[in-house]
Amino acid sequence: MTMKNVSGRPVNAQASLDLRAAALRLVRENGYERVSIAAIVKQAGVARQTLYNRWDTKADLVLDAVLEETQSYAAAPRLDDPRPCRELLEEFLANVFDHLLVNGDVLRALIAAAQQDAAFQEKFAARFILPREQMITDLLRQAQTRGELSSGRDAELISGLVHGAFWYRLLNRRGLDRHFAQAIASEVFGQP
Amino acid sequence: MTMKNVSGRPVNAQASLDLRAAALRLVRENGYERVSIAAIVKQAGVARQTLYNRWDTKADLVLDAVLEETQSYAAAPRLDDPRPCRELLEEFLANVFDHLLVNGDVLRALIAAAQQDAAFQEKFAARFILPREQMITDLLRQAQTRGELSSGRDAELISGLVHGAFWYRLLNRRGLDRHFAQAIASEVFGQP
DNA sequence: AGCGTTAGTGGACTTGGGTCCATTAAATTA
DNA sequence: TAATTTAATGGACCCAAGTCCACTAACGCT
Repeated sequence: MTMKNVSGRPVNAQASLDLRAAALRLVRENGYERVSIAAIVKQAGVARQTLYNRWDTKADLVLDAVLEETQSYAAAPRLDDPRPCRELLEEFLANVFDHLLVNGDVLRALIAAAQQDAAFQEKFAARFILPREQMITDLLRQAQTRGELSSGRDAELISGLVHGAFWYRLLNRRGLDRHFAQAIASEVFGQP
Repeated sequence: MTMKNVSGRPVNAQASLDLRAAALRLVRENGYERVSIAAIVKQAGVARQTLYNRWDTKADLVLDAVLEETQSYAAAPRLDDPRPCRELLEEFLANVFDHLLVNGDVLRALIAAAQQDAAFQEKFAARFILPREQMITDLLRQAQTRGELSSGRDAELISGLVHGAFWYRLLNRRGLDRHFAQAIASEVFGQP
């Protein structure tokens, strides 16, 4: 796919790092909408075009910055954990909600951006949404093989319902707490 | 609240109608993002400022236009319908999904706008989201009084889950069909 | 050293949402 | 009729995302 150039001025890798760092810092401090491209490139100390040589839009840059930072503690639930899957789901959701305390506003902005830009929506789905959906789908399948969830249920569909549940709360700026994680788990696995 | 002015040039009511109609038509034809304020006021034959005298933002205008058109067939489920609530929910959702075939793209754009503008988010919640949530909450409460749904369940919470389910599909541009309506109803009321 | 190639820079430019303002239009009241 | 009040108009203006372009910088190759 992307082959190394055999000649020409080399890409300044530091510029990418600086841009990601500047974007993340400014967006966290001021909110996505209130941070301009001009401010980001100024903070990173590079020219505007350098940013657009690497990312197509502000949303692409910020998604990239968030993913780079996030993947260090990706926190997929461990399927070999002996505890009941109901408990694993609840814990996983609680982790996600903790994450959203920090990243919720950025995520809301990216979801909004995805609605306004079909190209970004595809990248966002491929790099962010689908992998996270897969985590819960896998957990639910594990629950089925363990007999903790009826095999008749559609794991992919339920995974979508679970994500929808907290997306809806996130987008409507309602709280996401442990109690809600518990409520979702109860809807999936039945009252305990 | 808004009292009629005792003097001064009267507001041109036709301009509001024309603006709503122009906005709705252009947005349906070209998509929210591709329609500029300039195009709307030109189509309506009024000055830019006239629009901003009546609505704060493009999103406010479009929400208003959609609501005005929609409320003629608001389609809240009839609670005195003798059929099982499970069936009523399924039918209600199927109606909503039909609606989204026409209004889905506009709605996605408004949800995005709400993420970028706190003032609009509040209006959107008050005028659009909360009333629709209430419809399903009422239906679920009715199911509880009829004994078709356990009284132990939290109707408001479940209403949020149901909405989240199809919001998530809508925002991620996946299909909303009768099969999905059925699946949601089954999650709420249990396998039939 | 010179050439081709690619990256980075700064600045002009386009487009769109939203504001500001001076001027004109249409009503009420004196 | 004149004074007052509010609405409507057109156009200038601000800000931000993204594009374009001419120019310069850094590399490999010969």
